[in-house]
Amino acid sequence: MTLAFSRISGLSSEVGRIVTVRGWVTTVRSSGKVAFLVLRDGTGLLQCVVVKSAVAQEVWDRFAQLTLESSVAVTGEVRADARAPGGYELGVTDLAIVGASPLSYPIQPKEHGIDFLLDHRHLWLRSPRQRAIAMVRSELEQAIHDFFYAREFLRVDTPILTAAIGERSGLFSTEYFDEGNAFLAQTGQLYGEAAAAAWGKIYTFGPTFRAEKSKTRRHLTEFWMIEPEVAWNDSNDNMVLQEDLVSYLVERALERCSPQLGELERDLSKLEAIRAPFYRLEYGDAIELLHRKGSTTRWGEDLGAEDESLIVADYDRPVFVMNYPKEAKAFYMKENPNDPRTVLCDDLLAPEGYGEMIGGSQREDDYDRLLGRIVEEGLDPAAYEWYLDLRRYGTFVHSGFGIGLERTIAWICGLPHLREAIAFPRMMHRLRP
RNA sequence: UGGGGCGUAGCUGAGCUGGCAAAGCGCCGGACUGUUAAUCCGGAGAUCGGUGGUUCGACUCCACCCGCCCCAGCCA
Repeated sequence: MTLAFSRISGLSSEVGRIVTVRGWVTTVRSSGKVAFLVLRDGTGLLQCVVVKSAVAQEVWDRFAQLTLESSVAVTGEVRADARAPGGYELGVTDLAIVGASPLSYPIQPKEHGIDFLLDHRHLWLRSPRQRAIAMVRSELEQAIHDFFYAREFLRVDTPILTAAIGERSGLFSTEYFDEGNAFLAQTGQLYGEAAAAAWGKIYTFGPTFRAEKSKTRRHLTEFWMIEPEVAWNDSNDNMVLQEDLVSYLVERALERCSPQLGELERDLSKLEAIRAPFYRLEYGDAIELLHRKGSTTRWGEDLGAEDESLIVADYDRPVFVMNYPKEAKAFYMKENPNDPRTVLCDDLLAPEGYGEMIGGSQREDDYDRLLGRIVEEGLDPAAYEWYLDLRRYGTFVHSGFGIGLERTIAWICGLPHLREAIAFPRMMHRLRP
């Protein structure tokens, strides 16, 4: 194309110039001899004004044919006008229809049911709200990379197709040549530990899969997880890294995504309160706190969603609950030397009832203890031979955690459900679009 | 997988002590030279999720099936 096209977000610096903008028709309003069309190009919305007496008859006729979500190229003069949303508008001189859209476009600027919207997710993405969420997501992903890059972490990509290792809950399986079944990864952690022994400070960033039949607002079957693993970090170092990361992400969102958070009507004062250090609560103390608040959860049990809300209710920042009983946690967590009934781990609970955002732990670095735990859990030691090698050949203190990207996004954006935090959510009853 | 709820026009949604299926948005036709989810007038559009049953008569009551939502467990 030889013609230059302008993007809506940059028009404030093109006042007085004749430009052409390409995009999609979002709304059309006519009042006889003056008509308005709102154009969306992905960078913003632009009101275009068509005055019948100021344009050629064919342009006016073309405007009359416009339907919602038709793609168009609109030419006109950029001008500042207080009546225009955003303060700038286009005085149309020419209009070309690129791709007409039939009248059946299903999404209207009004309330829709969630099932309908998810069935039309590919079109729902065009809404201002979904764009705002996507922009926050993209910013947070970039922020995560920046955070680790600045600390000289190596990014490591771990396999998605794996043999049966990792955690216990549901696995998606697929045929894998003569090797039997492969499973979609539920975590990259064990590979991350191998990488940490090789390269020191690493993190993974990728999709993970859980075939859990859970239908809650806090679960997806496919979600993105970031898993740092750090050689020589103990459990306390691990928590410091977590609170540094989380407070950095919030700070970054406040700094660079305030228009998007505004679109989402997020209460910013809640986010402005997020500063490291976060509160730390021993599991046993958490249980006592819960008993004072009427919970019947007993020592040894994992905390339920209601328990998490009760704990978080008293605080304006995320809360670490640390050192859970062994039986409530995974086999690879290191026994707590101060209380062998427990392991050195932490869950980071997000404020406002958003639940568990991070799960982390110091890893068991003693060969015999780790093997013992594998056997206790009824796992096949042969499958963990390579993992045990990491303790056999120069074992090392190390810790890491997994942070759920969608949960973090949902919390920072104030979304009621994880399904909006990713472009095409995968849930138990949702495989398409 | 357990508990609760819902399914009525393209969308949202009232009707459900059984008696001719509201309304708004969208769409179509008309009016309007500054609209902001424009407004005003007129119009079309519904085998009431499916199958069977009770009844003179079922959107309404019953049974089964299908789909979805919320909560819980599992976890990030």
